[in-house]
Amino acid sequence: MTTDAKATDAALQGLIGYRLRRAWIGIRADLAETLKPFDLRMLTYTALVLIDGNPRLSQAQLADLMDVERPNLVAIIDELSKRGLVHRRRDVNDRRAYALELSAKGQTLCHEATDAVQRHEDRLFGSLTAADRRAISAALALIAERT
Amino acid sequence: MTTDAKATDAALQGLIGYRLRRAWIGIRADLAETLKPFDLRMLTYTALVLIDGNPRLSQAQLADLMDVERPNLVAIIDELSKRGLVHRRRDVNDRRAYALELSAKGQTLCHEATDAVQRHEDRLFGSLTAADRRAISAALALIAERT
DNA sequence: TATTGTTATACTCTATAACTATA
DNA sequence: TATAGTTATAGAGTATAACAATA
Repeated sequence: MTTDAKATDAALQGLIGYRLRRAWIGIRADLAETLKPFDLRMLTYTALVLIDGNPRLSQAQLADLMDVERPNLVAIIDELSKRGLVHRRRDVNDRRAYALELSAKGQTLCHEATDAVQRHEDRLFGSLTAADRRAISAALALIAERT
Repeated sequence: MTTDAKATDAALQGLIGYRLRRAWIGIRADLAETLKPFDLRMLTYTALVLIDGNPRLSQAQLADLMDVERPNLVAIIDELSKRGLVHRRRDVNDRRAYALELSAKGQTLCHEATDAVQRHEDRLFGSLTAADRRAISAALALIAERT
């Protein structure tokens, strides 16, 4: 940082968007690094976790959960499917939809990656109390809710 | 939301990155809407505010403040410069660098946009106490700091 | 040598319209 | 007619290497 303290600008200090962007950029780069050994991006990782926790999810449901447009989810599932991590089964009751499921390989990778991500967040936020971490999580959920 | 409560997944609940991404997507879309009448994007707006508060900033310093790579700032300043909102003056002491300054028109637009953004955040977060808002802002700054 | 601004480039993420097949 | 998945496409945002001018 070559810039002096004067540069911390009052108008931006209160601006949630500015704060949020900087936090997001940091976390994103950090998470990408953590997930690289598993050949996962944040979006492919998130999809894995959500399918693991909610088997037989449709792509539309998953896109909704992930805040991703449905067309953009296709490439994500394509990638996971080609790697044999996710299976696209047809839904029995609605033959338009898929019922997404993890393969055994997908479950293993998901859990290994989750361990790494958890260790990583512990390293970053380990010094905070559990209450602080819950407060941060709640604050972010609140923002997501209101927008 | 067509998905049931079961889909809220334990592994993701604690995951700051997931929370942060959803909050960021919401705020970003919201801010874009607020700034559209001024023909500003979040990045061009942020540049305006920071130059307004810190005249004679160089592009390298501004890029640092904004968490943007220097090559990516060029187009941002180009756009503001073409619209006559920002002047690229040569720095007297270092002829490699610019000393960025807002024009009168740039200052006016910056202040009008800031009013709109402030009103918008008040609308979103007005029901929170000032202490809550400071806590959110501090939490985000903490995340940005640690990454 | 190092830094400022720049060009070129590539990759990711995001967003919209329109198609198909089922419902 | 409506929905699920898909294709195509366009636009932002982000990241890296390399160059000219200046320090």
